[in-house]
Amino acid sequence: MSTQQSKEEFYQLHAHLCKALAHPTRLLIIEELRDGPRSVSELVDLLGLRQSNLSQHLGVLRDQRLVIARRDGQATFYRLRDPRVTEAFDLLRQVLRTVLQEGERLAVAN
Amino acid sequence: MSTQQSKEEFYQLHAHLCKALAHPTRLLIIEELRDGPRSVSELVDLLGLRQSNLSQHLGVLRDQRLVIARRDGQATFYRLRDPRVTEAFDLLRQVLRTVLQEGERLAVAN
DNA sequence: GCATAATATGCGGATATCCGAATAAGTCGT
DNA sequence: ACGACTTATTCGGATATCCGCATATTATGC
Repeated sequence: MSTQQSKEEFYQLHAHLCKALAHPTRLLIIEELRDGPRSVSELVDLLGLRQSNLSQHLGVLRDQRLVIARRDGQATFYRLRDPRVTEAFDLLRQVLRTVLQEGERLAVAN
Repeated sequence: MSTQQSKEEFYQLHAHLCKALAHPTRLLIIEELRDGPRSVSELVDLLGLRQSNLSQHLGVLRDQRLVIARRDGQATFYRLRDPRVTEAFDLLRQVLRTVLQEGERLAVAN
């Protein structure tokens, strides 16, 4: 590991990354950002969320460096940091489709 | 969507999939299963976990169809269901390495 | 400077996750 | 059928997440 980092710490960070992706709203945010940057208010309109709630979710993505915030005037624009995140996103979506096509219903219970 | 499924439901399922990946122990399990199936007791030894705890984590992965359990005698062997899961796993790991290399320390706080 | 707009943060209650301990359930050998 | 072995499940307490509401912060125009 380039920077001094134990195996446990690394898996912990990896899990945090996954956790940041583990919410429907945050996945929808990532989906919206695929085609380019969006301001917070645009995302509020597109997703129909409370401003504070959206801002909290953006904070989670920001903390994990999944998105980058750039301030332009009084608006803040968010964009995806790394295209590999959406690649991983798509791979999991394919897996999910496969599972669903095989007729297995996944437990949505939580 | 092939099976009747709303956008919200689909993103919910996708989030559940990510949530199943969002724990260091479960990531370690997936890592161990890369090279082939392992029995529960092998995993207990390899990972140094309590049997009940490991079994719970395996249950989470099983519920999301990320792993498949096959019973052989009195042992149960687990294997990865879909290689695309490890592909996604690796992509995120690369993203994480990139972020760390740029000297940004991620919030481990949780 | 002040009012307004855009975004972020703190608080509190509801819900979910995690772990260890104890127990249940399935399998094998005899 | 019984005892030993392997794996799964249940329970309860500690901790974390999520959301709405209220409030703080930062930028702009006048």
